[in-house]
Amino acid sequence: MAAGRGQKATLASVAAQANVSKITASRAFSQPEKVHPETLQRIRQTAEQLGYVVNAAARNLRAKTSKTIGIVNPDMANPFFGGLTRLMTLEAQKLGYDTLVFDSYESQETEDRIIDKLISYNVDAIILSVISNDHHYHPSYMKRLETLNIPVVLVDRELEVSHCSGVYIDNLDCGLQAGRWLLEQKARRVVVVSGPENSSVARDRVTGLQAALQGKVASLEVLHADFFMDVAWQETSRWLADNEAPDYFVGCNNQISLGIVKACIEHKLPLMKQVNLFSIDEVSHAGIYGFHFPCVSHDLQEIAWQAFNLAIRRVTDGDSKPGKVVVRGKVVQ
Amino acid sequence: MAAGRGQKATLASVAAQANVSKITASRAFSQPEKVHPETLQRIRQTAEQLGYVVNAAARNLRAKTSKTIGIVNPDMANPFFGGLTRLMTLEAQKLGYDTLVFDSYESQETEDRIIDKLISYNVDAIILSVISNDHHYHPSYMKRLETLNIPVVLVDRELEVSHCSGVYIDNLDCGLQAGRWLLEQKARRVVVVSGPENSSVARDRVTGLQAALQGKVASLEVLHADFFMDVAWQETSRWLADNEAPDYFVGCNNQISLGIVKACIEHKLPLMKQVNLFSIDEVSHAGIYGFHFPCVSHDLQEIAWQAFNLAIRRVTDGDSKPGKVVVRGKVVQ
DNA sequence: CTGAAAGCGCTAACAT
DNA sequence: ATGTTAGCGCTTTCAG
Repeated sequence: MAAGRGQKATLASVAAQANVSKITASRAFSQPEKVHPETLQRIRQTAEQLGYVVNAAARNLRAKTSKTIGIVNPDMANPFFGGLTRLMTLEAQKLGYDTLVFDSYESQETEDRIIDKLISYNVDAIILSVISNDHHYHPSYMKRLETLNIPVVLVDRELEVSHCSGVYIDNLDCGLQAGRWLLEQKARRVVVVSGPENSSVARDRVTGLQAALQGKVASLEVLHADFFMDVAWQETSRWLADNEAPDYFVGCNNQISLGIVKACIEHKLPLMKQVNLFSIDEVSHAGIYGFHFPCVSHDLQEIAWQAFNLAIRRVTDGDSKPGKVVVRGKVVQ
Repeated sequence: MAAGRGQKATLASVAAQANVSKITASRAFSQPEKVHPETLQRIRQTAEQLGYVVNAAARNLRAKTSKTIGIVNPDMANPFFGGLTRLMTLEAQKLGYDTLVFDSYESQETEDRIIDKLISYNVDAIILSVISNDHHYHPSYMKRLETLNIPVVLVDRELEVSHCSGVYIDNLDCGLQAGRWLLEQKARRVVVVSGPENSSVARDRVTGLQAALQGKVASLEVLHADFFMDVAWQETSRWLADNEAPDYFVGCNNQISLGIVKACIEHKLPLMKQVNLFSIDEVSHAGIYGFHFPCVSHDLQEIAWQAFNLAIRRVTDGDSKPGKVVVRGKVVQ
């Protein structure tokens, strides 16, 4: 057994030492403006001496709101999600919210368990990028979250649920912009490496590309991978074994683009010379290794801000309806 | 104000519905082996129906242990720390522990606040990679953690505190191994890009290198950067402007190595041909971009496992003394 | 601006 | 194997 926590300072001990009631001491930390400045200072000082820290468990048990937001990502190691999360956490800090951050490892079981955890922690809202790419994915926890009236903000990956807010990327527009840019470059042979076939994100991006390029380029071929590097690499590599390299590859997200890069380099193709890559999302580390690939880039700061604010709005104004924000990317370089 | 949480199932409601006392229901979730199988099943089923989830706040308030470990990193976007954290979280899951993960952004103020948060959440232990590289950094929260008897496991960055466990890398050995390897390659001119001068990690690595190489190579020069990419890049770049490229650069961590890569590529030096790079820690994404740099690599899985287990040992056996583990890397490629 | 009482939901410590 | 009692540390509610 644990050798006993050293005596932990509690509100009671601080209050006693500072000659006030518990509730006044409590207010010194949660609503300082309601406490007389002098009293406040005395309490704060006593707390400092005793090393007092509010007990989150006790507070959350009693208080209406935990001032805590849960954030769930499918893969923190992906700079898109990792970056978003860091920015959201920063945003949260400014408004005095805590964030509980979890990685679902693209696993449905883990996602389920995490949501339960967040419910268990009484989070005020959840910002969630679901694991699935499938529009029709209908996770079992959604009903429960709705009953419990815990607001959910979906990020990037949309679901067919009416009660969730969401921040999405205009994927069709991504494709259109990419396509228009390729036309300006007089691209002739284009090979798109797409995400999974059931992914609406992937589908919309490809649809946009096709709409912009159809009939205006010599050839437009679409390979299907998933949203990870390895499959994209293998698919691209296989394709390169049987075909002559195109003017342009298009990678449908950052991981896919990495796969394309790897395949091209292994095949000793001169990237940025005969063969080019256009990416949707920036290609991680490309600049370091001397590549400057054109891409459609999204403002993570804006996405993070929008997501966090959609969450907060529903927390502080219980009557507000779910909101939806669509963010457009822009071509870089 | 929030439009009221939908009625949340509590232990009381589950107990009533299942015709047992609260405590039996409680045990169904925390010590199921102490409940008759039939009763257990009935309770579980009722809970499922009502969508019951244990209230972590209430549990943590009453229970001796929160079964929760705090993990604090200076920079989750660094694959070394990000990877470690993911592995530790996995490890924790296996043993039924939750992890609360925070990023201190290399900021002392943030680190302080995070530690308070973790105390507030009643974590059983904290696994911490401190922000500072300085051996003599003496964070104010340490005294408090000791008083509260919350075990701390330091990872990677050591401090002069007696009551913390720690998992460290054998940095001197890193340098020695790197040096021996360079000798085998018949390196003649070597330039080391080191971390900050007050960092013992950096100092030990350099010392090891010097011990192995001194007098056995034509020249051995040491540049000082910090542990981030940008400064390393600038320093290397500046040096390259005034000097002829060496046989080998040595990067003292993964971020520094990236900086060296960037500088070399900008200077159009043929990496892996005339100029080579030896890295301590693997160079992120190098393989994708076609580079296979030799490096001293550390087994993150082992570090994660050791750290987590040092933490757990002190939680479950309150009498155990702080432990120290030193992990050795090995040369790859 | 400050306070007294009540109780959030759960589990430790004893019963039985 | 199950139950009873008490209380964790805080904030709500109602009073001054």
